[in-house]
Amino acid sequence: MSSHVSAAPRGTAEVTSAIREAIFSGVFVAGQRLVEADLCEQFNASRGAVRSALLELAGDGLVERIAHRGARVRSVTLDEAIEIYEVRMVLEALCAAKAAERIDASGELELREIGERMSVAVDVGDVMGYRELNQRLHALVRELSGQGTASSVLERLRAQSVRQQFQLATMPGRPQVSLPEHLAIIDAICARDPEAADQAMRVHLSSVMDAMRELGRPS
Amino acid sequence: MSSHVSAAPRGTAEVTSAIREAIFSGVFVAGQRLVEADLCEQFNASRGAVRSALLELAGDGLVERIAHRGARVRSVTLDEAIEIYEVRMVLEALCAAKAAERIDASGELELREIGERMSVAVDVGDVMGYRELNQRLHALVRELSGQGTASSVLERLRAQSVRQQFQLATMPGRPQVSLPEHLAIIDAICARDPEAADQAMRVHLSSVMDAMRELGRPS
DNA sequence: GCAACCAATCTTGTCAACAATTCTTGCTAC
DNA sequence: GTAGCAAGAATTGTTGACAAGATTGGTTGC
Repeated sequence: MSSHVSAAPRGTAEVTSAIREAIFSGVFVAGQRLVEADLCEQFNASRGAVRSALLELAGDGLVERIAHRGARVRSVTLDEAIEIYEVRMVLEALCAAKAAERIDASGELELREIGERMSVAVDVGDVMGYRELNQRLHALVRELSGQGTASSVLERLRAQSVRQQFQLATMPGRPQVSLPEHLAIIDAICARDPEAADQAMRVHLSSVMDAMRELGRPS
Repeated sequence: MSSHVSAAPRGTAEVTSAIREAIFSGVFVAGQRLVEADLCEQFNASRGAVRSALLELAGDGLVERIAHRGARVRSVTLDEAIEIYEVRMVLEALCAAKAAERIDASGELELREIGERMSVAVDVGDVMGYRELNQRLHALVRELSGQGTASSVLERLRAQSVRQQFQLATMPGRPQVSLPEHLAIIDAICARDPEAADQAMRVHLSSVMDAMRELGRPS
């Protein structure tokens, strides 16, 4: 019974990120109960810190809290994941269009570089590297859009569906499908064409949603 | 110095809604500092309750919290308000399209009734009644869409820009402009035409954004 | 006269004990 | 054998005191 994951963190901030990381990395599975006292022992923190952390994570939609009944890791069903992706689709499309309007030379350079590295990653078969680049691409588009509100909402939604994303990335043959979609997004933004960027992003996320449905309902 | 707004609330939940209400109703103006001790006295609650409330409200984006420097009512600039409305536009358009796909006879009845009552309110010049119906219409569209994720995000965004909304509603001649837009949304959804519903909602919120720019920069 | 420094004060962050609530388990009555 | 009930255990919600950090005003040295 020596499951002391860590012995260092003490403050609220440390505990928050520790629990968040534990959820992302799969140490805490979906639906698992998060008892405050247990978390205190695991992370070597006081209850106040754990409590604040859970409150914040509940605000981020990562854990569910019911009054007098405790907190648990929020489990997103396939239907909810699709809902999340529908929202992400329209928001990321908005960001792509805005990015196409505002992009400058240095941003274009960054986009192109990610595109080339993605192509290489697919050629080599570097799944994890591609996954990393995928996240960086979407983050860069958000940043280039200058749309802070959309960015923060998207950041939260991404955290909620991080589990599905992971499953998807490891799906064999998936990178080969999504690479041209990603390149189309990059091309449209660099061409300063908001309409095309909007459309390319929608096509990409539609494709992701289709793959997710496939994965959730294996024939 | 007898500014005891209330003497009843004691628990976290009560304090949270009390502060939220105070922000909505303008008792706490934008940028105002929210000192925990003061709130304790005003709402007759303990610091723990106030603290949790501020944490939750920070998650909702209503107050800003800086470490060791306290919380203040988040003030949204005109630019931020426009950002928020850009996000609302694409999300409400998504909801309108979904609603058009899923609507049934009873939903159609509800929509039509709101439309008729809106027309009456404009005829009579009942500004506050129109404002109320406006909120009910948007809420109903969200509900009919069955898109829980988009709905919750929109709910949060609405709370953040409630101040701007109020200013807008009292703008003379505004209802005359927005009424036909609202009716167009209702028509499109009842006609089961997702594309038209999406478009009608975008037109409406674009018009709202234009009016907001006008209001923020009075010639 | 000005800048840097230091102390007093205010405010938030943390903690451990206490109270309220819910869940579990074992018993009893029908 | 099952439904209802009650006592105990487990868990969360709340409270007040204490510690840490930040701001402000004055003071000192140049």
